Amino acid sequence: MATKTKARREDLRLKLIDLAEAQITEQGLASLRARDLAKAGECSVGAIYNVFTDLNGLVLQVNGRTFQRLGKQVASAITDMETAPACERLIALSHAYLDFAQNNYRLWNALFGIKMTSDSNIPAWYQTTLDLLFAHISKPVSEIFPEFNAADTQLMTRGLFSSVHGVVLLGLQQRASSAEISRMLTLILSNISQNKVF
Amino acid sequence: MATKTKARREDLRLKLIDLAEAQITEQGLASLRARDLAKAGECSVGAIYNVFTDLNGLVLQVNGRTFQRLGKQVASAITDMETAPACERLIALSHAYLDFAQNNYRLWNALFGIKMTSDSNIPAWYQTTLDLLFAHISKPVSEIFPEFNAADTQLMTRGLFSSVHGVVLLGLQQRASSAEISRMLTLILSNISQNKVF
DNA sequence: CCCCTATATTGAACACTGTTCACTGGAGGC
DNA sequence: GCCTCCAGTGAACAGTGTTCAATATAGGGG
Repeated sequence: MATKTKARREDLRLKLIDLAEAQITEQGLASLRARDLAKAGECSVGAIYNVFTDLNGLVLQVNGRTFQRLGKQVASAITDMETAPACERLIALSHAYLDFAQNNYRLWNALFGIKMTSDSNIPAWYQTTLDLLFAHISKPVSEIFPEFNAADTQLMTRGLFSSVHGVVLLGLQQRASSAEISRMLTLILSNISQNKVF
Repeated sequence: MATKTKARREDLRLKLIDLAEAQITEQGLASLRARDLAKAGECSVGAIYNVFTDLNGLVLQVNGRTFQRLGKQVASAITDMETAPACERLIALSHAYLDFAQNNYRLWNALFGIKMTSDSNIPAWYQTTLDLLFAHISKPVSEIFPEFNAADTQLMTRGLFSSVHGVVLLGLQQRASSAEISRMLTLILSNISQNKVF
């Protein structure tokens, strides 16, 4: 029956995602090669294209995993912090983001290294996970700025996320030390909250 | 004589930089092709490699031009603003950065799209221009935070630059409107300066 | 249990990259 | 005008991702 074929395909699918994830982790996105993948997965090059539309599709699956791990890890940084000041929660979130990016540098970089041609196919999980992240930021933001209207709250939330992303991105790219990047995040976020932490 | 050869090479060099710049402006960095360049420049593919070490070297020259224009344009945003509050100068700088990125989107993107293999060859002008940008930011920062020591001033400067970069990068990538990105920058910078502008 | 057909898998071939280097043509000294 | 020598050439090379005619296999019907 067709189940056997389907099961084999699903096995291959998972195996290829695992292999691609390992390869990106060890050598970076740019090192991913269809022929190497086929050899490591003990299948033909063509088989990859039976299971994914193209290599980008495979990377998208890896990114899905990465992004979900990122979401969970950042979220877990503020569990048991409900009572902490909003400013401290923001800082904890940003440091969790930094930690993840540092400990998963190549996978994290692959999130943004994908070719975004034919923009329509940005997967749903991307926006979903991002929205979840934004929700975590949005809460402290509305506590710090209760006078903001909805639009400004959303813009400040997106802006702060982008800020933290920028600091981490450029910081890691220029090989700044963990302490320096950490300090930059703290300086910015604590001053935005008008609640200086020196 | 050798002067003639040298002059011809120099002409070709400039012509190729112009052509590459035009191509990136119109179709983006990913569309740059050695053969197309040779055809447009009325030379052989090999001639390109007589004048540049490789295509990356050519792109580096284009990026040099772009980065210098960026530096000038951002700097000019705060000439005649010496008397303005530091916060407003920061916002003006960030908006100038946004304007440049918007009006030169593909060239600006090419600044970060270059392959950074063999990291040693990051050109001197890169750090020089960046230092100049940092100097412009550093001045308002030390006015707003006179109590900061030198290390923190530098970290806040780099942090704010990275923040603005992040907001512009993600903003333009997600096709946010100019007004939204502008507002995000204003919200963040005016609150950091504890000098709200609503 | 054994065909037989529809479907899945294969990997050589294709289209396209950047880069090289043995050749060639012409510039410039004698 | 001849003869070096060297700059310019572009066909060839080494790698990519992707395809698709050929092959192998699955699994239902006799």
